[in-house]
Amino acid sequence: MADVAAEAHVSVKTVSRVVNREPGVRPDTEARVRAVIERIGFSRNGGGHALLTRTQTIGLVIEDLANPFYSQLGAAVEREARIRRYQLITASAEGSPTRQRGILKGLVARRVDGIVIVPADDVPATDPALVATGTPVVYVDRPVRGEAADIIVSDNAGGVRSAVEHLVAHGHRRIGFLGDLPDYWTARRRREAFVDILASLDLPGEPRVAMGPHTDDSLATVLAGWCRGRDPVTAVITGNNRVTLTVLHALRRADLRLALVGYDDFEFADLVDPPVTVVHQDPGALGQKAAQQLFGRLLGDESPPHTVVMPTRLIVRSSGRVPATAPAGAPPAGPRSPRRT
Amino acid sequence: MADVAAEAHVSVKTVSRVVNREPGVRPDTEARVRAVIERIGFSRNGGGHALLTRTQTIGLVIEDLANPFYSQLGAAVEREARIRRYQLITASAEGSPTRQRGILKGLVARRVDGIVIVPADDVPATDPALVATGTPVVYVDRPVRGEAADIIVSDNAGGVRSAVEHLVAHGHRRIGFLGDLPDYWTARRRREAFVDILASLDLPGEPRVAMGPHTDDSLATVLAGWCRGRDPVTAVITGNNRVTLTVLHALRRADLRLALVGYDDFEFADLVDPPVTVVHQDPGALGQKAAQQLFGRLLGDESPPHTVVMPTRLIVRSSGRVPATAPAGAPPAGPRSPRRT
DNA sequence: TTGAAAGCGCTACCAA
DNA sequence: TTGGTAGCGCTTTCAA
Repeated sequence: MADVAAEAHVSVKTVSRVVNREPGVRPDTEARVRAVIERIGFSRNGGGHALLTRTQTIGLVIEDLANPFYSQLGAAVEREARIRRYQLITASAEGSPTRQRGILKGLVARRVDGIVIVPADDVPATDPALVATGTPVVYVDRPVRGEAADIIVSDNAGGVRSAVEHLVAHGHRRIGFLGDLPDYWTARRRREAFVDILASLDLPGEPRVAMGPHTDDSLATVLAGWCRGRDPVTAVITGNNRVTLTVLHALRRADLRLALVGYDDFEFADLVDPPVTVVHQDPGALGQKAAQQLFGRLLGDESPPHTVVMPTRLIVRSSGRVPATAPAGAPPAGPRSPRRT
Repeated sequence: MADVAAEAHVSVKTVSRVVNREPGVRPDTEARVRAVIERIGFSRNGGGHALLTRTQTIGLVIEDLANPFYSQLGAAVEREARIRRYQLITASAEGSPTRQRGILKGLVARRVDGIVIVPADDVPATDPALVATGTPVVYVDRPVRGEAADIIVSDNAGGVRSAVEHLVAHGHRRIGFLGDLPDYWTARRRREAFVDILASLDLPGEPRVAMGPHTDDSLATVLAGWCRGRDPVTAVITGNNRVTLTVLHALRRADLRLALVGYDDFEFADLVDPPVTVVHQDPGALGQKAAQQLFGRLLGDESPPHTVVMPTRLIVRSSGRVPATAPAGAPPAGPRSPRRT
């Protein structure tokens, strides 16, 4: 900025005014300054600026960027940030609370203006490091214990309920639940909801539940077990997109055909055979809502913290339909239709 | 830092030394300072630090965080960054060169130490705004025109070749190519490779090529057309993961059964019926390589810029196999096995 | 082993 | 309409 000032024969303050579009600069002065800026390719150092004002940066702490659920959530947060000329620092904790704390420390050190976080189990709302700085934080996908906080979660109990009710309506009485690691709050929450709902529906027998970690093999064993003996399981509900993927492999491996409702929608759900009915929670909506809430705080919204529960939606696929690939009566036309290779 | 200094009865400089683990501080002094830091919850303001040194931040500019290809690439870059205690600013250009330029300006203003970017078509290696700052840039997934630069791309021609050869080996003679928008360099590159390879193999007739934008409907029409008349297409190759998804829908809609090789692997490729053979390019490896190259530059690597071409791998699924869901001779056992609902 | 002072690039405040 | 000065939080240099 000093360089620009010297070249344009004005003071630093005037350059600052031009850069920040502050009023009170004569048009010809402004033009001269802008010309110099253009010529020497000046760009304001955000660091110096941030020292006096805001960093115009928010942090996003998620579990794993490579998981479509989180990347969609992240894309939404990023879009909200870009609209407001904010930049987004993304970091994945990959299931480690320690790493999550490290990430938070880093974000605080960067003096981000706000944080959207998928909190690990042991990050309380009153994390001293955060509270001290007064950085606004919005928790998403999972709540935090302790003080009131801005929380955006999806309706886990409702989602599980819609899955169970759908299956029951189709005549299933023995339904199993396959959850992810009980380390995850959402996994526990959905398991709990499952058990409660089964109880309220007066279905016979003990609920069958298996939590992660699952592998294709381990699940195949579990499922085979559930299908043996008297009153075998006829349908399963998964706890999230990762489990759904594993279950589909396991079903194939064990050569089982069970009714399935997956938690989380996925792009190829209608292309799998048979198509997979899912509980859809919109990660984009979750992220957008969280970002909007955060920017609200940054704009001075001082209303009491509140929790938003986003609805889930059951997407029914293939209900009763016979899979298109195995037409009951009509063999594929033609002498030998080419197969995908 | 001044606060800490006052509380600990030392100078600011001494606190700085402790924070940065510089030698030459008496153990008891250090202990005293650390105690105060702990007590008042001090954390160094990265902004002030960055003014004198580096920001310890890199930027990642991609097309769309919600696309699994880019989110996996991003996850890899992020991991490399985290290992080095760097933070990552992510931004999606969403196909707009203008937006990409805006993003770059923002990153330069933030004084990121380096940038990994999936360049839009008209961002030359000699982008003045970038070159002026001397910020190291690594281009990934697509090259840039102009001066030599660090570029990590995957072996697009090789990938397409492996797809074509695979199909030809299975007896296909009429193969179509379905590419994404020709605005994308990768889309053009793969089309070009496709045409070249067909020519080199002496396959009969003009190559059938259709570039995006595609919808389920438009593709269904295109494919139906290709399958009519004398010498119909018997196999298609897609240009990327998005096209693959659309093609699968279109095939279903038009009730066609064509051999298919998809560009880009996807999680459910083996669960679709029939399973989808794909050209796998490892987005994580691409991102990791790019990040490593970038950090090499940050560590002072002054070797001439170079281009790395990452190999692709053909993942054959279901070759010749009859889909498990339509067993030729044996109808499903049991009176009526439960279906997924 | 410790500290004082200057300055990184910018904005806030007040004066001209 | 314009500019000077102080200071944001930190590191660097040099002196004690």
